[in-house]
Amino acid sequence: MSYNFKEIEKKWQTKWEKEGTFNAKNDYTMKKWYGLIEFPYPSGQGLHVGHPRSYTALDIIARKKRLEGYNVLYPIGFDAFGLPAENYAIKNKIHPSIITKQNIDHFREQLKALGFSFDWSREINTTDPNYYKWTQWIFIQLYKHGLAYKATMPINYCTGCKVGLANEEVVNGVCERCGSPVVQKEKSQWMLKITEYAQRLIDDLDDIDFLEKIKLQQKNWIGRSEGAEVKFKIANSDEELVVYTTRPDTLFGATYMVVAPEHPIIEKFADKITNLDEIKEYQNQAKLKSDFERAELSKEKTGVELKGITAINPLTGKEIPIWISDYVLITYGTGAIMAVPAHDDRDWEFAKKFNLPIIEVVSGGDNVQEKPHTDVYTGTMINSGFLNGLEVKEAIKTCINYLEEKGIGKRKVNFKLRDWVFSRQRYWGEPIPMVYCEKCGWQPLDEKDLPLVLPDVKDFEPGENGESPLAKQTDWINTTCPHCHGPAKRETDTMPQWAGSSWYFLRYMDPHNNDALASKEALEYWSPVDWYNGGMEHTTLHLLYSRFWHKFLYDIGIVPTKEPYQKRTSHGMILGSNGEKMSKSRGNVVNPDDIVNEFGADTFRVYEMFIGPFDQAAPWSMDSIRGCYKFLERVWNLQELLVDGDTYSKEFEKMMHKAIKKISSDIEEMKFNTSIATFMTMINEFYKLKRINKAEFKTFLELLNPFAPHITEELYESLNLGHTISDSTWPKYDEAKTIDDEIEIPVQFNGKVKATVKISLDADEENVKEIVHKELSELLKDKNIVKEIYVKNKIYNIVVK
RNA sequence: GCAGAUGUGGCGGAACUGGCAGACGCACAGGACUUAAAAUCCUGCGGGCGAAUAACCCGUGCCGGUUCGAUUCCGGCCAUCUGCACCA
Repeated sequence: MSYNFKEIEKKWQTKWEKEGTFNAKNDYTMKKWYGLIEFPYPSGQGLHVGHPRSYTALDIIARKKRLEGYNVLYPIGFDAFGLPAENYAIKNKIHPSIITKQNIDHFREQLKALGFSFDWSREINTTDPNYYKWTQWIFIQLYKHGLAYKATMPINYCTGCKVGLANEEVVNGVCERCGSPVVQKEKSQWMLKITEYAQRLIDDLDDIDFLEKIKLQQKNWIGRSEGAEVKFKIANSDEELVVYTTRPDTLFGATYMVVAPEHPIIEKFADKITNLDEIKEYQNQAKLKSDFERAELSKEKTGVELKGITAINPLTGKEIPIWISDYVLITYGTGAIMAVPAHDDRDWEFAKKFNLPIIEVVSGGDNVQEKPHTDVYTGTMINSGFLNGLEVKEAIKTCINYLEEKGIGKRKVNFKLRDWVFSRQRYWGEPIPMVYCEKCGWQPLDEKDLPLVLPDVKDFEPGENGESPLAKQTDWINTTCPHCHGPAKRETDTMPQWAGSSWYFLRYMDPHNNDALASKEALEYWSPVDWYNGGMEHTTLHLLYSRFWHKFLYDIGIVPTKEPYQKRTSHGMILGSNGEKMSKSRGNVVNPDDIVNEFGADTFRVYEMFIGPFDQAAPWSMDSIRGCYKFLERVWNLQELLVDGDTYSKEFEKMMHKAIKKISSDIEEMKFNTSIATFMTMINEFYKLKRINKAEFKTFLELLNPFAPHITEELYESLNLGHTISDSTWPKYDEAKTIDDEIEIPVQFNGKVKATVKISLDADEENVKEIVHKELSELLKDKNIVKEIYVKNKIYNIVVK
């Protein structure tokens, strides 16, 4: 009988679906385990081979946890709002809800064909009004607690999507989604105050088990820095220019100032500035550039001096010029800097170009007129008045104290993190449940009126000037004020795609609840997510956003834990066979359906786990897939070698116990590739002796089941090894039986292996020495032994001359 | 420019806390079976010098260091990939 994967996989998938084999139980007395993968955006291209890498990995862990007796929640859903569906709708005049439904149906079918043990009864969809009702509800709570506000500010504006973008969504100067250039534009936007949580988002990383590189990346993104705000007086006026600096100790070296082109000081002193036309021209040019483009122009600094006004260095008392330049950003710090060209690359370059004075204040570098001396975390202060002779660290303290005493500066902690721009001028997103009343201002909808359903429109084109398509829906816009019941207008912007994914893991806990986003009991029981796996690309966006929302929900008493995810790991990308990212344009895309058809889901799963270290990128290889298929065929054919035996045979006993131990720990450490290597080694052994007994086969199948669930269940059933694996238990091993009592250790001369000797485990040194000298007597005959080193059970090294 | 990651055979990769470098798989070569091929099974497979399953030498991006011993630790480079907001 040959390995008919098509029939087998269909048979078991049908059975699992019918019986709800993997549905989480609502028994809140059991020990629980909640595994989470990032729910997919159902794109028109269908499932990517990258998706199943993460899903298979957590599926393996989930299946193992079930066998270990946990009540496992391993849910799935769809993050279905977003621009591709809307852009498709505009192009093809099809409602995004229709295309979204088609895509979801396709995805669901593809996912089911891979045999994941998802709890399909809890499937969610962010575009379902019963779901986004609660997304809107959370927004209203944020608003009520002062964390949502309207602000007019320079934002990134995508010339293609005609929407404002958060900085986080701008990649390489172009729109992350559509690739169009991004320019700066003034726009009134809903903002979320994630910055209020900046410190907690850093601090609480200490209590959770995220990969170090993820923590590091989040910390760097949030970017806490300690420094001071320092006031510079504008000469001949009462006005001050405030700067933020992390190095107040270098204040004596501040020979000029630079403000961002958008800085209000320009307006304020418009009548005093003598070259206003030149300044205006520079401002207009800066407006055309995004932050990124301004950053890109690092080669050549540009800027214009504000003629007619000067600032006074508060420590030297000297008048210094003020410049505008686009290398200073209005969105960070105070939008103004003091320039210390001797010790900063950018300031130095700028000073050189415009012939501004360079004064060294930290000793130890080369001639600062030749190149900047930037490595100044240590050193001694010079040319710095009362700071002279102090070490840098001491100087910072002394200087800040002085500034505070004199009232010209104060200690200040700054974050790089910025508030979250939450508005999108798009159709396919959650309507923002806010109403504007001439009398009462912005008012949230009454919670009992949620969900505010997205109106069914026919025209999805963005409105003029980047307005939302909803701005054209006059019937829908005109409403009454929830507060005074007078006439009012709805907000026409919608929420960003990140909204629905910021809390979806909570909905899985109780997905059909109509009275709350989830019941208290469900939240108490399932929180937090025990293990969340996803891509590194979500580290600073989705992962940070959802931690922020969760902390807020914790603060208002909705969720029981401070952090949403106890553990976070990440998977590497699957690349095309040429080692490049898979993309249509590169022509290296692999369709998972083709692989399932040709080799089956089990082979697909095993291959994706065998492809390489889980957290690193790996290129696709058709040849290697065939190797995995061959492996499963050999598993299938193992039944021809089956003999009776209810306990492990003497020859295989040690191997069985070692394998259980190895595979159990490999799974927990996500070292799936070496697990599979272990299976392959085992099977080679069975074939070598042309024999496997029932007990060995049973354990082998139970261990392999999480990786290749269909073939293992089929063999288990047809060979009568038990009922089904899914209701059996995870194999146990006996530590004592994993230990060899006789081991082989290498013997080295000067660190080079010359021979190996057999010794009994834990033999004492004298004993080993005796064996070594006896066995190697020929080699040692004419050697002058200087020293002998024995590392217990590891190695015997002889230093000879 | 900054930050992070990576670098081991022809290829994907393995190597627990410093202890036999190359597990496992792919590709390749030889053999068995076959009229033949495919499939399957067996054997070999880092490089150099060998007839050799002998001995020796080289070898984990490069240079140096620590150590009896370094893919692993330290210092300095180089290359590639990824991210980025010139963050003061």
